[in-house]
Amino acid sequence: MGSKDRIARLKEETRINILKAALEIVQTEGWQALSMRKIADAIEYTAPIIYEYFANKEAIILELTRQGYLKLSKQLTEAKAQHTSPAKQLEDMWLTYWSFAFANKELYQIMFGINANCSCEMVNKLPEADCPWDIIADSIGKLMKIEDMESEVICTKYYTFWSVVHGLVSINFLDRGNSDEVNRQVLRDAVTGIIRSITP
Amino acid sequence: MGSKDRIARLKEETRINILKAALEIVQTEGWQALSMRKIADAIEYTAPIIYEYFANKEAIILELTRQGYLKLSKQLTEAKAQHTSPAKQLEDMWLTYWSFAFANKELYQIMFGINANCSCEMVNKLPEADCPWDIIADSIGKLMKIEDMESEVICTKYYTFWSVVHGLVSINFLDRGNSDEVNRQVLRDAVTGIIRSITP
DNA sequence: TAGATTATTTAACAGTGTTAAGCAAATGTA
DNA sequence: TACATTTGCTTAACACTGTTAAATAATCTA
Repeated sequence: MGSKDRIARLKEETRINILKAALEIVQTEGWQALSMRKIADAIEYTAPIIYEYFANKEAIILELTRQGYLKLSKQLTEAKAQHTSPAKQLEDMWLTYWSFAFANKELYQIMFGINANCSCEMVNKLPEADCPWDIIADSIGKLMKIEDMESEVICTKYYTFWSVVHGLVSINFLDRGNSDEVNRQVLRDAVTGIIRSITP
Repeated sequence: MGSKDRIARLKEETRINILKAALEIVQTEGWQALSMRKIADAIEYTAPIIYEYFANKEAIILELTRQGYLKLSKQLTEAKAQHTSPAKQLEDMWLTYWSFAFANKELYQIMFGINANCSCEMVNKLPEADCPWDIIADSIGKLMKIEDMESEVICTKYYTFWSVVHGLVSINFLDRGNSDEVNRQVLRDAVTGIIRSITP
C-alpha cells in the first residue's frame, strides 16, 4: 500500500507545478495575464483540475505571496548573519530588501503594493511567521538596547525604515526616479541616517 | 441651429455622468467591481454607448486618474497659499497630501499605487501639467534658495519627502500601522525633520 | 411626408473564474 | 477473472467580463 505515498508525491508535484507555472506567467506577461486556463495549458491539464489543488485563483495568488514573504525572510536572515553589529545588520538587510524588490518585482507588487484590482487584503490572511518584521525588529531592538520586543518604539522605528525604503521602491516602480546607482546611494544615505538617529 | 450647442452640452453631461458613475462604483465596491455594464446601468444606458465617449475602459480609468491629480494639485495650491514661509508651506502641503490619500483612497490607488493588475503605466500617459510636482518643488527651491528649478537637488529632495509620506500612506493602506493619531504625528515629525535637514 | 442622420439597443465574439456532469482508466473486492 | 467502486480528468455549461458589428428606433432635414 506504499503507492499511496507515490501518488501523494505526484500530487504535491503538480501542486508545485501549478505555482511555478503561475509565477512564470506573471513574470513574463504580468498579473493581468494570469488565468486559470493559461496555467492549465502550461501544466498540460485542463482548468478544472486546478481546483483540486487550490480553492480558487485567489488562493494561488495568496500562496505565491506567502512564498514571496518566505523568500524575502530567508534573504534577510542570510544578510543578517553576515554581521554582528546591529547597525551593519540593518544596513545590509534593507539593501537586501531593496534588491529583492527589483529582482522579484511581481512578487513585491502583491506583497507590498497597493493593489487597485484583485487581491486586496492578501497580506492580512498570511501567517505572522512568514513576516520579515521579526527579523528586522530584532536588530532594531538590539541597536536601541530595548529588551521588550513588543515595544511601541521598535514598531515605530521599523515603520520609519520601511516607509522610506518602500517609498523609494515605489518611485522606481512608477519609473519616475533617478538612475539605479543614484537611488541606491539615496537609499544607503537614508538608511544610515535613520540608523544614526536611533543609535543611543 | 443652436440645437448643436444643446446636444453638445448633453453629450458633455453624459460624459461627466459616466465618470461620476464609475467613481461612485469604485468608491463603494472597489476597483475589481468596476465594469462597463455596471456603469451603463448607473447612467441608464446600455454598455456600447460608453464607447462613444471613451475609447475603452482604460481610458475611463485614465481620466479618473487625471482628475485625481487635478484635485490633489488644487488642494496643494490652496494649502500653499495659506502661508508665506516655504517651510510652513511644505509642512501644510504634505499634510494635505496625507489627508487626500485617505479621503480619496481609491483615486490614490491608481495615482500612486503599484498596480498588480490592470492599468499599469497610467501615470506616464498623463500631461505633466496636472502633476503636483511643480507646486511642491517650488517651495523646496525657495526653502533651499536654489534658483534653477531643474536642479537635481530639488528633484532628490522631492523624492525624499515623497518616499517618506507615500511609504507611511502605504503602511496604513495595508492596515499594518498604528492609530490615525500616532501616524499623523509620525508624519509630522518626519516632514519637519526633512525640512530642518534641508534648510540652509 | 420622405429621406438621411443620429442615437441607442440587441446580438455576438472571445475571453474570464468556476461548477456540475460525464467518461475512462485504475483500483478494490468476490 | 468478473464486477463494483473509486479516482483522474475532460467536456459542457453558467454567469460574468470588454468590445465590436449589425439592426433598430428616434430625430432632423428637405
